[in-house]
Amino acid sequence: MTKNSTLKAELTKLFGDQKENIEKAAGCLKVLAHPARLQIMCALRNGEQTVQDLEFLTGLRQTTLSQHLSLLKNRDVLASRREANFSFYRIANMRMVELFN
Amino acid sequence: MTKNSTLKAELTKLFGDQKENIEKAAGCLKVLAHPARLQIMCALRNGEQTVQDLEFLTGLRQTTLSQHLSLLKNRDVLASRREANFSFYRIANMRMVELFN
DNA sequence: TTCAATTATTAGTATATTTGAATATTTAAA
DNA sequence: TTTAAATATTCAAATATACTAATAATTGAA
Repeated sequence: MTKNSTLKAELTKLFGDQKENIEKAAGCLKVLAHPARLQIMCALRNGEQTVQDLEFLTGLRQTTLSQHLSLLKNRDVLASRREANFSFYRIANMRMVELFN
Repeated sequence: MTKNSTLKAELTKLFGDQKENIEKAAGCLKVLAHPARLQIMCALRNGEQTVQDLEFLTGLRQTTLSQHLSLLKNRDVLASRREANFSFYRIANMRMVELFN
């Protein structure tokens, strides 16, 4: 930084680098910042559940629940497996599980 | 729980109690689930700042910034004091500060 | 008291999110 | 191959959020 006129530019660059991380962090928070999705996470703390079970546990309609599940899955917060007609959802990684205890 | 028919009612009540906490938790998360507000929090990690400083640090327009600040203050995430024309904002409680380190 | 600087508020618009209804897909069994 | 059960997707409507522009309020100094 040779001239004072570059101070702002320098700082802007610095914060620009942070900005990317901040956007990412805010995105993560936003995914969980919804009652339905938090409830889903809580319901999955102790292991996988079928959509039916989650439907009962959360009180959400099937179609609404399914949309939240798909959102969480797309963000890699949840993972799922299928067995016959049933989909079993689970929290994707252990760090998340710990976070909810 | 005497009859099976009450099972659902019992469970519903149980989850109902949780529900209130979940709504509250989701609310807290939502406040921070925005890049601008996260940026503000980061900028305040090391102590109070004026609105002007925050305006520069975040790159937000004054009016937008002010709205985010007021939101954060209403939720008791931030506190502020006034000195002459300047408002100084700070993170309201230490637990929050720790969370951001 | 008038002015300029700083911050706050309001109103309207644009954008994003959430939901429900209808429908489609997937799977196993009849 | 039909059928029924479980889950997923699509679309439109309702709701909530965020931004901008204009304006108001607050404060200290001239």
